[in-house]
Amino acid sequence: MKPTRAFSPVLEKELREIARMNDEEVETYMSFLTKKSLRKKEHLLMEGDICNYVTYINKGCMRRYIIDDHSKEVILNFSLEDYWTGDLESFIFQKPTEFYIQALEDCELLLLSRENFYRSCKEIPKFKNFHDDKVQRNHYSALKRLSMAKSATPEEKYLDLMKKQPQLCQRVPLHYIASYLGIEPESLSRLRKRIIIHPQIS
Amino acid sequence: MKPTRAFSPVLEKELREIARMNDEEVETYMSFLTKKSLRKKEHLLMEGDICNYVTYINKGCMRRYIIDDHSKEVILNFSLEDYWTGDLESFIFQKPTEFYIQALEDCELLLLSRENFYRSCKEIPKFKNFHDDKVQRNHYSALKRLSMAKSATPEEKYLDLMKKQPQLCQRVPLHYIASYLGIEPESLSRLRKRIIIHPQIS
DNA sequence: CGATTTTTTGAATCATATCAACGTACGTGG
DNA sequence: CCACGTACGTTGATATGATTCAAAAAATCG
Repeated sequence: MKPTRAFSPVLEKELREIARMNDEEVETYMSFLTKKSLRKKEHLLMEGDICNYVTYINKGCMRRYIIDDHSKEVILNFSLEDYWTGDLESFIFQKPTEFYIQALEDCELLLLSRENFYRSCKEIPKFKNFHDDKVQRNHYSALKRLSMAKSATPEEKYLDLMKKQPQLCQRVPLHYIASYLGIEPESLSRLRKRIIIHPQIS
Repeated sequence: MKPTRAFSPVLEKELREIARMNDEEVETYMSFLTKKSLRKKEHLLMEGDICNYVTYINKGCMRRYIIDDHSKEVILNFSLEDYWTGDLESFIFQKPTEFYIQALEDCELLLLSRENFYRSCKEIPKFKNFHDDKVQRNHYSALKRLSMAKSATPEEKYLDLMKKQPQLCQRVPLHYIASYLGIEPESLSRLRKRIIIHPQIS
């Protein structure tokens, strides 16, 4: 029984236009992916696991978090459809991860196994560059969030998030947003009230 | 007039043992590096610049910071001798950087130009993997600092820094440490007094 | 030595955390 | 379809801790 080929218009467009793969390369690459579904609240990855897949989110929404020294969950980022997730550090060095990655909605994922990842690198040279670029951009985005975490007020962080991912607050419970912003849910609630009552001019 | 070959025992050891280069490859690589000195307070990079070098710190100490929306400097990290610095995002995509990188002491640097970087990738295949690993580790470390920034108290952040880079507070003015921790110098001063008076048992 | 930078201290203020309680929405099983 | 339980969001009162501003003390540099 032949498995149905993975399918994602957005990803395939990216492979063509960003990675500059030709039709054959796109076909090869897509054939390397396997589908996986995750129910809301299920985990893709938990602390101690070894991450065996690079994961493309075809549909749904996930959160990456750690459990800190006070046993408190701290959300590092959300990933929506048409983004990648996983722990590359764990994936590459095959060491246990410190992250939890959990579905916040029912998710449809496309998985690239380690074996197929290395096959892609070998058989589709453009893939490695495409992938390296993503790593680079992820790192850059982490540094941006780091500077934001250090210097911005909770209100600024919230407004920034609203600007960059307005969909998020419609889809994700607010206490997760609070955790992402590094504040308590009660503070986020009050902050939002402040903003609604005294809306920004700009 | 032949320029003197760059020399760093630590880097050469790493190239041999971590990157697994042979003598010839190490020689080639080292010959790609050029020396540069920086006086205390001088900048290696400023906002708007394009980063044209991957930089190895042979001697000295640098800080990377941004200037935030309130015109306040926010330190993202320190780099001591035998580490790398620069802005890879800017280096690779040749786009203006948002970072400032400044010498906190007189520094001796080894520079790898873009041209020589790509020559290294081509002529010494092991180099690319070596470099990619560094990017990966940097990203991981940024995520760790991000979770720390979000969840730890100033005291925990300070103690963590003390544990991981005890040299730092001997070498770097404390108001820079405060900026790195995301607090005001006055708060750091009081925090340190608290810790000295009530030292940890562990 | 004088000038500048860095660190400390004090007092008042402000913002967020905390704790407790309540209201609301949601979804599951009866 | 309703009822109940759970998860989520809000509100209030209070406590805690960092910021702010001002100033002095200490260290560093030329």
